[in-house]
Amino acid sequence: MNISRLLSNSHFPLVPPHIRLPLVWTRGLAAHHSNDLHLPIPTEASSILATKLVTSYFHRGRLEQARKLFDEIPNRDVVLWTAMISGYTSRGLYSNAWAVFCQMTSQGMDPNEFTISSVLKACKGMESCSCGLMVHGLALKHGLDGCIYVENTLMDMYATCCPSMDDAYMVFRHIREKNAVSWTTMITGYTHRGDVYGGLQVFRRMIQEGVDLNPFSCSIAIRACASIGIPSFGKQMHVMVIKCGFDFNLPVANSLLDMYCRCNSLSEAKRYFHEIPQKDLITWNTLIAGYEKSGSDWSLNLFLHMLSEGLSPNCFTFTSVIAACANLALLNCGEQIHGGIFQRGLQGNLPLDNALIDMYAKCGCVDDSRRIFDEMPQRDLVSWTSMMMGYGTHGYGKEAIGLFNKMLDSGIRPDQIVFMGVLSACSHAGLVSEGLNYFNSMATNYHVTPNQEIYGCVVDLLGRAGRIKEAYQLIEAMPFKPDVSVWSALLGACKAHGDSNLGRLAAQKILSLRPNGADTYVILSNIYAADGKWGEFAKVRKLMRGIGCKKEAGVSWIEVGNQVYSFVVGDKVGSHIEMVYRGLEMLVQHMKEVGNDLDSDCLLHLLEDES
DNA sequence: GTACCTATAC
Repeated sequence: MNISRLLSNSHFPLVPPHIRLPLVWTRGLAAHHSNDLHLPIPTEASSILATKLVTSYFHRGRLEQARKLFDEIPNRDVVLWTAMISGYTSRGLYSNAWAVFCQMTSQGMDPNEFTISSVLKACKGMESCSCGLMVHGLALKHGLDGCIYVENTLMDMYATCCPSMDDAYMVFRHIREKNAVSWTTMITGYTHRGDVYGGLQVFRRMIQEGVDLNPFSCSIAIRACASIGIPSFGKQMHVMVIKCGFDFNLPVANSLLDMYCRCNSLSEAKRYFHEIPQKDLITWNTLIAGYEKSGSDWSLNLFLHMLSEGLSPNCFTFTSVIAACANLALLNCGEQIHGGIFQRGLQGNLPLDNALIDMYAKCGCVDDSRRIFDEMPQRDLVSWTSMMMGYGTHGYGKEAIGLFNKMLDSGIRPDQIVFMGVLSACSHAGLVSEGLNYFNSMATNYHVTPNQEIYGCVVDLLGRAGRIKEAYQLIEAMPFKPDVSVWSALLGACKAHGDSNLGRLAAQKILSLRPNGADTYVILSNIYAADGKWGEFAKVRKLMRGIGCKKEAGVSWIEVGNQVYSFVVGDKVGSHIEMVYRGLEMLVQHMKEVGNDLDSDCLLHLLEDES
């Protein structure tokens, strides 16, 4: 590179026209670029140029050139050192930034407030509280701790790297003139570590002290309200945001929309969605995800609407709509969307691949799930768990166990959800002793403490195998008060194996925890019916009518061609009903042929309205 | 010539 050409290049506006370069320096820089070393003698002007060059190199990602130039300059001043530290920090190379800082101090160069804030950002990036503490000490020694930049970065470093917010709060308390950054840093410090109420308290104090709000602090606070799930908090935020005039700032609007979805106020979400004048992809994705989580097939309608508006879906969109297909068991639709994912080259996105595994498994195509699983460039705990769950629900217990062992070999540590996957797979495949072995070794071998849901899985494991008394003993020996899921597992087992005594007990426990649970009454009455206790059966049904609880009709649906047909028990309406009954007859015939015992009780309820 | 927080969707 020719330095004079460089300086005359209008695309390189680094050197102001009033700076005249010393000849020797120009020669030196030229030598730098031609690898012919003649070190320049720096002057103040040349130091400014060097700093500008270093900053520009970092900005354009030419890190090696920045380093080479820096290394060749003999008497670097503090600004140049700082440019180097901040350059590395801006590129995420925090250890390099730290190394330059150490080199600088060891050479006796004193830092200024710019250096301290830059290197503190590197400490934050390294998540090193000890390095941060050293820098804090140095800042105090040089009297730089009163600068707002230093105070804000100190706070951020402590908030990110320390186990508690105490140190960050200490710095915050001592800031005389807090600015918007100080407040935002404090709020995100709390919310990023999951202390939502802590963050909201700081936000409230910000309002009380009359600090000007900005869209950033508002969207963070709205997110906090969404994660609490209390609609009244969110409503207050909405009112406040309107007062500030931020209600149609897109990130603020999107976080409000998300808040309504997470607070289960879907109608509010829908209304607000239509009010937002200019929507972006995130706006659409947020509402699609909201509908999907609530189990509504409107997520798919909205997806089509979005496409018709000419928007291009991304990984977030596809993850939601694939999840919708999974939960509605719409294989045909899921496959078409998978085609769209392929077309756009989005396969390989981790959450999306995980959703695809789940979708194919829930649509009955566990082999396709496995294919996706095998082709994934990377896998996380969710990938392994989804695949195991897929195997489990299809009765492939051995495959699930094989996968669990493979997961351990790959160095991933299991959590409670993985154990739920393995245990439920064992349960569905009748692998009782294997399941019990896993349960008994969870805490000792894998340091995972069983929770209520795990106990529920083991009760289910024993119960399905007909070992109902042992299941009950396990419930009695549980280290915590059994919840509805545990008793429900026992009740299910009692229904399957006709144990009306324990069934009554389980039902009573469930009703004491969740009164008016119509499904519990129905199962209990069915247990009595199967046991021939018709008097008890009648009593339960009468009790149900007396308290006015009515079981919601269970809806089934089937996808034929491009159409989804839904039907309820005893359905006689609709042109497709005849086809449904014909399908049912075919299934019954097939079950007889393969030697499956028909549960006559079950069949009876398929044909008659039980509610 | 060098510095702080910065939000929303899986």
